[in-house]
Amino acid sequence: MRNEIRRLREERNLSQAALGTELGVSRQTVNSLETGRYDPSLPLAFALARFFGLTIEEIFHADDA
Amino acid sequence: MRNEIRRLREERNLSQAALGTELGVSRQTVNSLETGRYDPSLPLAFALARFFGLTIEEIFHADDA
DNA sequence: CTCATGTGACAAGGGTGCTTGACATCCCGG
DNA sequence: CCGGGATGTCAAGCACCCTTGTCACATGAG
Repeated sequence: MRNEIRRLREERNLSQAALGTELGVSRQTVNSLETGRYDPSLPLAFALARFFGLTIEEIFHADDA
Repeated sequence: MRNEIRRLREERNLSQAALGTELGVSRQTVNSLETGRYDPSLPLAFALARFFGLTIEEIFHADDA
């Protein structure tokens, strides 16, 4: 699962910590999502989509499957 | 997170076990999603959307947040 | 009745998502 | 030089996702 979180965050001039605050998660969680350590839960994916005003499909892309 | 999995599955006349096979998960996982025991991971949500030919947003609905 | 199918639920275990706390590096401002 | 914001990463801990295996119950076919 690739994602566009870093690009979308930087477009809005937010730090990882600031985005975490907006989403209600820690800065380490934002960093982990951006660096591909793991995928977000479905509720967090919805929170990201709502925050950026996009669909989940516009933010996340299945690598293969 | 409410979801439309049961309705979509029954429209296609599939058992929980058969849907599980299609998605690559166990029948207990399908049952747990339908009965609201927990939300799927993001990859499984994508698998469901792809299988049903819908977007994640059409299958899952945030209760509130 | 007997058997298969479909569903609901539980337990234990492994892997993942998310937390706080900490340490290191880099870059920029003073 | 020194301090602070921003990022990357690790460790420990808790909760959740998903597994296999199991038990129970309902229904319909033979």
